Amino acid sequence: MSQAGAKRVRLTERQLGLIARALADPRRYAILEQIGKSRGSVPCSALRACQPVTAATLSHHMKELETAGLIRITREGKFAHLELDREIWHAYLDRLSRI
Amino acid sequence: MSQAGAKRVRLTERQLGLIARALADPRRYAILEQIGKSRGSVPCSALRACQPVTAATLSHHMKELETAGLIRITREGKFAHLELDREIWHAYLDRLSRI
DNA sequence: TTGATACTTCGATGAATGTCGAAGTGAGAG
DNA sequence: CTCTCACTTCGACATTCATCGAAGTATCAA
Repeated sequence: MSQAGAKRVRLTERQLGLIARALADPRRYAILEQIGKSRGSVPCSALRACQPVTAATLSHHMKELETAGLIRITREGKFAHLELDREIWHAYLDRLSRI
Repeated sequence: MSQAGAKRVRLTERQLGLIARALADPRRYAILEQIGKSRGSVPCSALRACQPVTAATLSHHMKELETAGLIRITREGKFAHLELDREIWHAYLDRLSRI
């Protein structure tokens, strides 16, 4: 189940909880799905275009996903770009698969 | 990632959400972990012995896990036995791994 | 039948959370 | 400098939710 050559990332209990809670909200799940579909990073504006929430709410969800460690956010000027942290993501799947 | 010969179970969006929310609570995660550790079914009393919650709270969590489809509960006389539904569990992991 | 055991259901409560509008910040165009 | 654009922070609100005690149900032993 753990893929060959994958770096081992150790998730703390705290991070495990943050990730699980982050995924529990359908909106956040949808956002993560959209980010994950892209091979690289997704501009925040692309999320705004697809997700029917205000900028304030979107910003809130972005922070939750970032705090959980699921995404990285890079800022260039006015813009923000979001990228899935696939290492963390795989670590989470790996952990779940041991249940 | 999907294991050879695994039966395909289709998770509805609704069930996906129920599972994610079920996992979001650390207590429920711990309960599921304990159930998963056992190859077969776990008596409810074993959970009571390990989880520091009242019977009322435990009963509530059991129902949530069952509603999400993650566990099956069989009742014999006074006792209840809980078992992880590994088919659903793998379907969930499979779905997540596609992100 | 009486009592004990094993859960379940109900009602209440305090805490967490998703959402928004409004105001704030900072970058860049003109 | 001024205005706009892209996002963030703040404060508020309604809803959800984990938890408990108390009362209920059902099983089983004595």
